[in-house]
Amino acid sequence: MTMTAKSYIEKAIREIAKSLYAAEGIDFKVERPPEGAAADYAVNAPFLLSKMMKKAPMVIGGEMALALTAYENVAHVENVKGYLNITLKSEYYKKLIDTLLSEESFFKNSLGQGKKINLEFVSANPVGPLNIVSGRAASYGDTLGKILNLSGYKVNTEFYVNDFGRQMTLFTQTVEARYAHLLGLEAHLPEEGYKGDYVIAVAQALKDARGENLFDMDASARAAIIKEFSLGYMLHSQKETLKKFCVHFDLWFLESSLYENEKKVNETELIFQAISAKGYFYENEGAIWFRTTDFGDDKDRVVKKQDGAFTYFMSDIAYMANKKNRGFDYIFNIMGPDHHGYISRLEAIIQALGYDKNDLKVILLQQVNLLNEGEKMKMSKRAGQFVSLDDLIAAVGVDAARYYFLMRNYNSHLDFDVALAMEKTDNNPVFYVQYAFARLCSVFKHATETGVDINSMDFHTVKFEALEKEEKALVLEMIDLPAAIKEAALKYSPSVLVQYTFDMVSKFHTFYAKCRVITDDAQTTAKRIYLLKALKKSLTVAFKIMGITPVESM
RNA sequence: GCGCCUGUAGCUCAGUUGGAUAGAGCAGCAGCCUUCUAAGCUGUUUGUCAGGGGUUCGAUUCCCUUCAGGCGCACCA
Repeated sequence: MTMTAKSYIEKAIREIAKSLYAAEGIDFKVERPPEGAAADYAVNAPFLLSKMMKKAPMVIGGEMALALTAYENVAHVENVKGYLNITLKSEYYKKLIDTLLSEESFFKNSLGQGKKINLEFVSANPVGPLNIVSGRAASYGDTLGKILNLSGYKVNTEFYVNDFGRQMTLFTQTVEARYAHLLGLEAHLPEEGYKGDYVIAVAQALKDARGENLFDMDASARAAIIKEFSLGYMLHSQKETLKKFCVHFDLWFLESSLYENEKKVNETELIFQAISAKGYFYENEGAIWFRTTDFGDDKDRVVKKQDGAFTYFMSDIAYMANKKNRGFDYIFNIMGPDHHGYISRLEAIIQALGYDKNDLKVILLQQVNLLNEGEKMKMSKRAGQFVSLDDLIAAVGVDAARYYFLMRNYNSHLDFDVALAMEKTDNNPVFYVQYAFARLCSVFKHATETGVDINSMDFHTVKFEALEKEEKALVLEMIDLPAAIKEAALKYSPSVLVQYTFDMVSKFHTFYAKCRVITDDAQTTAKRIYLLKALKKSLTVAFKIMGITPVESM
């Protein structure tokens, strides 16, 4: 954990606020000043303190500015209308770039303090290929996990597989009907079955693997075989898609394992008993209800149906208990907006289990509206109408797809025009970012070709005094990357990092247009190679988090 | 009816724990390649921050309200 420029200033401001005004815990910002201000950082603390102290911001600003000048790495402070405009010393910036290049820990922060997070996302039913909505969840969750890991949390990613309920049964029946068709037999697709053609592929694979005699055995044995096969097939297909999409899950958790695990234990039954004993359950009209209203839910919920079967909700209770028993401090759930009504139920669960409500964090990833040339498409898995993630990847590529999803904040509705996405590939913003990487690789290549050995260069003599405007801008962006990662973690927003990377790259393109790297002047060449090495490192880190490929030539 | 999300430039979106002139990309217009990749750079045009009220020295940001779009309110998962 290295100190960054922002955290250095933050610390200084806190110390000054405390010593001058005995103020602690104020929530000021360290940001970039507006265009035109001759400073590297701006702090709004005087405004906040002015309220507490009942003194004008200008006066407080003046006092604080004076105190700041005593700090070792501060080069210049100006009090502008109550803003503290700060510039740090160039040697300090140089030192930060040195650290960026030499220490992996430069990009990390300690926000999480080693707490363990279970991060569940996608969790699509194993009854069809992953669609675009899952694609958004997959890229979001994967990147968020990496951001949280860099922020001092220990994150485990998890995919919950609903292999136990009615949907699975329906799917099994649909496969069976399709299988029958392949054998030339009469069979009706279930009323609410899955209409998509992909089911035929499942049936074909079933026929290839298990032969044509499944109808010779009795119905329940056949259903069991088809279910097992279909589940395996769909899981495999989903895993392949996610692998292609560079999304990794530490654990694929089967709902069915909550009913019968390797030790032949029915966890769900045990949890059911345990919570019954706590008195949160009651019987009504032949069903068992969970008094979730005790925890702020609108109404109570059924956990055991009249027919004696547990509901999916009971599974979720057992699943939550299972996660907590595995030692996770925080349970993160990334869900679609159609699940928002479910949050209060999950909160009821975690509290009934005896944990703090704040151990649960539900992130609602807003919907993806599918458009085709401006017209709205309705997606339905059962009706077989959707755009699969595989199709999307095939059309625009993994990088473009991931970047597109990550650009948007999680709570913004996302319009996805399929036709536009396909044809707009050329000016997808991801290329702007990747192009920068390719460009700087090309400079290194050119250096080598002209006899400049970038690996044995001595950068100790590099000085940051009198940096060109474009060089300085690039430096400022690079040293703040750790702060961007931290902010992204605080806000659960990978889009912060995407925006940041874009800005950093933009500074590079400007620099590139203005400053020639390989020059006759050895000092200048060394300095610029040094900057590009730092940029290469920064981009490599950022790309890795976002799951974007650093291409060396385009 | 109740609840959740959203409404910012022609389009797609940032910004929202109240603070300096509201920002990007795309689209449009005008320039820049005998020199490390022009998938780039530079300049330029565009806003009743959905409407109305309130709190404040100060509101796109907070409160109330109206309108518009989406979603949810199962002994389905």
